[in-house]
Amino acid sequence: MLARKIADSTVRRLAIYLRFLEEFEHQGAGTVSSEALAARAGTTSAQVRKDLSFFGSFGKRGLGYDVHALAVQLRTILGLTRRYHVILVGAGRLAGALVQYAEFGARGFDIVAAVDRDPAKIGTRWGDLVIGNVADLEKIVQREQIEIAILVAPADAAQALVDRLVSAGVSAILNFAPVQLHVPHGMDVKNVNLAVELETLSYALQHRGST
Amino acid sequence: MLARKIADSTVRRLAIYLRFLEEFEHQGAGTVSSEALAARAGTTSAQVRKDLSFFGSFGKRGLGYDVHALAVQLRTILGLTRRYHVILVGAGRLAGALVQYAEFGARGFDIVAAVDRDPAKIGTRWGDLVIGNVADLEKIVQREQIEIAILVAPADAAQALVDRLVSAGVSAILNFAPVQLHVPHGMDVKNVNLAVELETLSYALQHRGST
DNA sequence: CGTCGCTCGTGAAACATTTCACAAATGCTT
DNA sequence: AAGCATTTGTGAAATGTTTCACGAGCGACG
Repeated sequence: MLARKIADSTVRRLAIYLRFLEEFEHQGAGTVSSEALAARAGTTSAQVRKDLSFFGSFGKRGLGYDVHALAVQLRTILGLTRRYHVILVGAGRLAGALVQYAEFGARGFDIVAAVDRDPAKIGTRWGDLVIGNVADLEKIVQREQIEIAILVAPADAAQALVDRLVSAGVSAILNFAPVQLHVPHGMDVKNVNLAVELETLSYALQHRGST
Repeated sequence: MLARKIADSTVRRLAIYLRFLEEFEHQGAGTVSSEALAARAGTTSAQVRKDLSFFGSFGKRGLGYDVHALAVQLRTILGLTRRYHVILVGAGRLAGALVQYAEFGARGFDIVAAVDRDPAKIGTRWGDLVIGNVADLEKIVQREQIEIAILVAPADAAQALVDRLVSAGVSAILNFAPVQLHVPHGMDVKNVNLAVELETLSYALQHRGST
């Protein structure tokens, strides 16, 4: 499906466009121009059109895009027409925050399991979710048919957990641990490091003065 | 200070190199090659050398880089030789997780204040931190000499809060709200959207099969 | 039914980033 | 002190991404 390699930056923007399309849809707008979408998303109209053009031509010249139809297209492109089972590996504070994160559910990502190695946490509940024992990781992944793991475990445990997740059949990992994970070819890993984000800000603060 | 515009991707990698340098330093390594750093950081040796070369030449040919000296250089480049006062705007679960996030403190980012609009939260404590009233935002920013704000508030409140943060004198914002913020020229905003990260994973899952 | 104003879709140009490849410098060994 | 094995620093080439600019299609309106 679709031979060309699409840039990560493009995929990211598509996800952002979808957000604003849903907002427009909610407000009852029937159509939207690339210009209007760009203004909302903080980019340019040419960029919007180019991004979309990789996947087809969804607009009407002179008119713009049908808000609802484009939203449907973007959901299809992004793989959001079905739901995904997600596991939280690690049950610390950040995991607790992510469980509550309504946007995940709204987008089709269901957190159906969480595990930890701390006996004090195992068995406790977060809403409907009972925290499982990390020793049962493989069993849980298979029972719950989990495709995506969110790794919120300490750095030193991360790689071993990833190896187990991979062999248990998980296909994609969102990694919050500050380490470079090694996975077999074909697996998808996305790293998020909040401290690095702050550091790019402090870099920017420092390199001012020639404003 | 330094005329050229450095790519965001470069700055990010520098922050990552610094992590691994500190790890090497901890292990007692005296020097490290671009090759070794690259292996750890998941990039190439040429990339490491190029990234560093924008800022000077820190290595010794035939030998590599002095681990400690390079770490010092990177901290200087990234603006991590001093501490920053940070405010959490919004005191939900995610904010609660960030307060605990040890890496922020280790990197020089001190969360010295948090505010919310919910009267039930105002006055409660998170460790040493007393949650303030968002009505006092400007007062708190000035009293605590805050430079960086982490915005973890609902999307509909985000822009108004940003306007107030800007006029109160905050210089940089890490934004978790899924909206495009408008700020005066010269302000730095970095957006983090965890749902978008998951969506790039579902995109990748969908676009497989020709492996 | 022809013209007008608008906006898409898209090659081509401009710009940015990464990779390559190699001369130059360094320490070690003999 | 010369030769050798390394590894840096960096222009140049290759690759990737964004912006430009304009032909083509669409609906509205007289």
